[in-house]
Amino acid sequence: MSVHLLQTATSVLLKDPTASLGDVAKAAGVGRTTLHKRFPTRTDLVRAVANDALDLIDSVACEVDFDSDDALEDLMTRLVALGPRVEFLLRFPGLERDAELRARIEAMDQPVLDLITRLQGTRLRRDLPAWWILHTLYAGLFNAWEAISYGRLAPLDAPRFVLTTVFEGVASAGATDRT
Amino acid sequence: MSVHLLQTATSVLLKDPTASLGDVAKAAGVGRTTLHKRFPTRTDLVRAVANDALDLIDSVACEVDFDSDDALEDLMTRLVALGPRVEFLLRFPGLERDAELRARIEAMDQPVLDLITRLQGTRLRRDLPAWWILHTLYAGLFNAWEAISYGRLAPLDAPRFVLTTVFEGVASAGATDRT
DNA sequence: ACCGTTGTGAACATGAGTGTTCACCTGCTG
DNA sequence: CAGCAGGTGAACACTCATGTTCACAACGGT
Repeated sequence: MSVHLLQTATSVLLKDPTASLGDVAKAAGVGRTTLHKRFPTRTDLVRAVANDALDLIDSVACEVDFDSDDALEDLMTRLVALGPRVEFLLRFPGLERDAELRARIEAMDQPVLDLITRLQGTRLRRDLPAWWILHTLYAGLFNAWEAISYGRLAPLDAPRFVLTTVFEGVASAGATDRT
Repeated sequence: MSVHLLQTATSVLLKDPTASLGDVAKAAGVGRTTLHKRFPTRTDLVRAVANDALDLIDSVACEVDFDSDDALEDLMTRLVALGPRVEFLLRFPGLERDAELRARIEAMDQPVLDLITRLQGTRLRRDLPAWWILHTLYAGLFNAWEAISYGRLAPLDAPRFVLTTVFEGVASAGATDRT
């Protein structure tokens, strides 16, 4: 039941970051008092939601073989499927000001950065820094999630959209513009 | 002086979307009363900031020759240079709930969408919808602005980063992965 | 049947942001 | 000099989210 509460909080806070605790409680079908008992302060709730998202990422990240050459594609495909629960991490304002969360996010980024750096020896371009590539991946995920939530993009199309766009770009195959 | 006020408000609200009007006034070096006199309500201020950003976009968009083949590159390069003033439009939460602003943004997107659709006949891939390409462009801008504000990216590098990433992708030239 | 746990609603106090009014000061113009 | 426009700070009332407390109901285990 606590799980459902967190998920509800995620979607409510994602739709309106300024939603009151009363709104969250009502949406979850519980009393505001109950919410306060489980998460004494608003910050606690936000942190719990964020950590829930991070747990979710952890759970898929540990299924990915980071030594594989397809590790990035694999990871991205799995992340796309997670949807709103993780979108929260990229969208919620002021989340980066929580030192504890920031540390966990950075710790989670590190293996991906290492993977990118390694792949820059073979499949990824070397004229862009690894962090830029990482953020480009995130931006692709973000776009997909947003498009899905607006109903513009079919969830099953999302992985293909993200992977082709991020890896190959939006220019048609033959067109090489400015070097 | 009113111009400086809007710019200050932009940066303050961008750094912390929940900043109080008192914070904005203090940052701008004016009294809160003065702020209220110019923008009677908080909504008015936010709308003014957003419209200022839209004016800024208008001013560069009208310098771009949308019939040129390089129109997209030209537009993107100019947009990158605008920085935080426009970043506000993409970052500020709840902005899309203002019908008037949403209409103006859509009206502004339309010619770019048309341009993209036209270029899909030549330089842009046809297997992605125009709106997806548009959002990919925006995501590139967003990444650049964020990286610049964090000091990770030199402003002069930004246009190249955005254009190569968005158009050619992050995969190295030779590597063609999954179709 | 008793009791601890858990959830619930009601009520309250508090603090912050907001919008408004008013008296005062400054600088400029006629 | 008089008057006016624009800016300023102080004070006020109002709203709302928040955090806290309390008494009560439901439920399960002993």
